[in-house]
Amino acid sequence: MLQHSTDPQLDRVFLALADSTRRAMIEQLSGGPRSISELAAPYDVTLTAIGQHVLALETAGLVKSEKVGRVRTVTLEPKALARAERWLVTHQKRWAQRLDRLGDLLAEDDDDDASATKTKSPKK
Amino acid sequence: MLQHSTDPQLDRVFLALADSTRRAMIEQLSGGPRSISELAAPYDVTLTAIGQHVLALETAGLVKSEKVGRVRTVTLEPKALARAERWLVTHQKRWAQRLDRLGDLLAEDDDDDASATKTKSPKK
DNA sequence: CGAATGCTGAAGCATGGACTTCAGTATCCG
DNA sequence: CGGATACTGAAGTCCATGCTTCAGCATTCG
Repeated sequence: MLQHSTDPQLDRVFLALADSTRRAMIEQLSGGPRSISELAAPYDVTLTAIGQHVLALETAGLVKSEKVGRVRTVTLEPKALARAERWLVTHQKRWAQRLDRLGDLLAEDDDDDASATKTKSPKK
Repeated sequence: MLQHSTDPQLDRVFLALADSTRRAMIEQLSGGPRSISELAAPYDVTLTAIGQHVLALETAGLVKSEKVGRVRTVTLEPKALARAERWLVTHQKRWAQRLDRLGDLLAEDDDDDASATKTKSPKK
């Protein structure tokens, strides 16, 4: 069981979201497409830095971008975010359930778990 | 006005999730509390490494842990995940909306795929 | 008691991330 | 044309992560 998923794409999505600047950029972009300069405006960093953030978001699949003339326009891409969201919702549900039943389980001892945390397992 | 949220706690949550080992550990934990050794079992890393992952998860608020005797037991903590989920849901909704309207804008503005008779009113 | 178990702390190392500066290139504007 | 604009690439710094080994310290068991 315990499938170790090892999903590098999901890694990238969460990593991209783990930065407040990039999250803020996403918020900006939810108002519509923006150029690199427009994205850079609110922050006190160089254009280069913002370009690198865009690359991170693009690698994660969270945005796409296209250059027309000398301006690169960045647009949100909903699919990758949906995947991250699905992971979260699934797992949160799963363990909210568990916490729910915890109330009941506290009365008696639990048994739905194969590795038997309560018993000493000297198998090794 | 575009306010830059700068939320270090949320940073930590997403960063913690940006690692497949830690996500897999969370999956394990959704089956119930586990000791450090039990968490380590499926992976080919040292106990120390797993201890560090647990610390990362704990810093993010995703788990809590308590040591009884010589065994540290790790348990899921749903609240932090709910926060991450809320961020995702909010933003995904926001821009799904936008993409929705985008379809309409394309249809009336520059339409080569007028095949779909978009008679819906997207304003809400 | 002594040995095994379960973890923890300190240190070190390799890699990658976030940022910078500097030097371009391509485009647009007057 | 010439200059401003909008990026882009290369390189370099700095710090955080993820991992290791090794040593140590309680705790539990025979």
